[in-house]
Amino acid sequence: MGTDFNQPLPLPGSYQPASPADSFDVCTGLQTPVDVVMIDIDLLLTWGATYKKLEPGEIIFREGTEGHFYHQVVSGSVHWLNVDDEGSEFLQEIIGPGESFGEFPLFDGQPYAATAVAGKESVVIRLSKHTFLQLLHDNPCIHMSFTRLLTERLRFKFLLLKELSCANPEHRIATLFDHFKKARKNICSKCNRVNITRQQIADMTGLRVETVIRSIRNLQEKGTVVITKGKVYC
Amino acid sequence: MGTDFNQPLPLPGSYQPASPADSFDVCTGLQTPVDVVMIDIDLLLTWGATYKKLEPGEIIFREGTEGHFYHQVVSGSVHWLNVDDEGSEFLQEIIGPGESFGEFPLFDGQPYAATAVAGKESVVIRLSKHTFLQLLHDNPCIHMSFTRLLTERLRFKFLLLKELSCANPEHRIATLFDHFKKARKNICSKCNRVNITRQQIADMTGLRVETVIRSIRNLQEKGTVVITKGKVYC
DNA sequence: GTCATTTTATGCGTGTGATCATAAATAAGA
DNA sequence: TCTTATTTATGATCACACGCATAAAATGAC
Repeated sequence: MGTDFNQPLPLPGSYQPASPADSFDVCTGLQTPVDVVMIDIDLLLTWGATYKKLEPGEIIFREGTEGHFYHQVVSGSVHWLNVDDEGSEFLQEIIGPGESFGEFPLFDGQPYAATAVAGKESVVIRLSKHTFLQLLHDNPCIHMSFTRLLTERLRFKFLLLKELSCANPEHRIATLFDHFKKARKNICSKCNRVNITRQQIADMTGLRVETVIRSIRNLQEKGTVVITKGKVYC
Repeated sequence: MGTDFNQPLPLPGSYQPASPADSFDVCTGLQTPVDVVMIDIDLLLTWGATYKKLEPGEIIFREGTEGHFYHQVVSGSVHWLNVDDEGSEFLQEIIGPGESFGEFPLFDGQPYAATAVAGKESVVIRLSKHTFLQLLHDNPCIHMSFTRLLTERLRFKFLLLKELSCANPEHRIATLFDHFKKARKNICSKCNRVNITRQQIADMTGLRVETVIRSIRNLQEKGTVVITKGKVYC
């Protein structure tokens, strides 16, 4: 399933060097409108970042391995998930364009806490640990916005943990939808369509597909959401 | 239950000003050995931080209210928890000496994600939002260690979420114990005694007391933990 | 268009943790 | 010491999500 990039250094030809000329012109077609850009792409490139186009399902790094890079999604999406021995998945987060992922190892030296997989055809840019930390050190404002991203994620985890532990399936799903609404992630910007499968909702809430399907139908009957042609609008 | 400190400014006489002379001498008796100090107390004091002695059960701030201060535990402990309408609690974290808490609002402007309550007789130091952000801006190294704390917390939340959603009660509890072992929090430093009640373990894992008690007994039968006089050693 | 694959949908028996009741053991205070 | 409150312990019943089977609907490839 895809190439394994858990090397201290990029494989030859995998991540493209950022020569001033070509830069991202090659993948303009993939670029989607981004409302929140973690770190400016051009800035990353001047600091020597490299990028790579990924096929759907391609693994970027695996849970438990050492991390030496800062990663940021340029276009497409990255699924950040845990897979246990029995094969059951927990989808921690779906990372959209402009967002970073897999930063923990850069700060605490521990291995990756989850596996990162390209959800669709995506472009990911990355920067070596040392360079990234230097960048943060030199740019307090960037560091501040990075801290903000971390706190927002932590806030969401707080909320989800609370719900996961106390609430019934419907509450869990509603909480997830609220998060989507706020983050405007995985939802068409024009409409309110939830753009992920019920299986993925199950993976993010710790429920089973059948339970998710049944709960969403209950939510519809209560008028909380609208279902058209199997798609959920909230 | 305690005084409410959710005011934009400290109540008169509540948080003590940090005059150079007395500073923390008044509460030396409360100070416990700290292995990890988020931000040096003296530095905080030079930046105009104020502190306060809290009785057990005293509320520091409430979930849903606005946050204008950076908080750090000097001595004792602070419980960071969610309480829902039906009164059921979820204990997000137990904050020990040297650790900060309730920082989300400082960065994203949203209300507190959880309520902070003094677990035992404690001393908490706090700094205004503006001053704290300035401090971070001026001290990249402190900002870096702060980021590290955030990532460590986020990592633990990742782990717990994964467990909460997938695993059985015994796994959940074992995960929590692992976290304690790593953080050496809420455990006697000399021995391995788990120093929190089963009710609190239940509050942190989303289980019921009875389930926790039964699960821990199962863990004992398997040799994973040792129980002496009702106390758990792991 | 047809066919294959994925996603959504529904029924039904089972298992497990929640819930309630009750009691023993430990801790805390006078 | 005795008394009270808190924590731990155990049994019995029940609700609810799980897990499996099966099928319909939607999506995608050709």
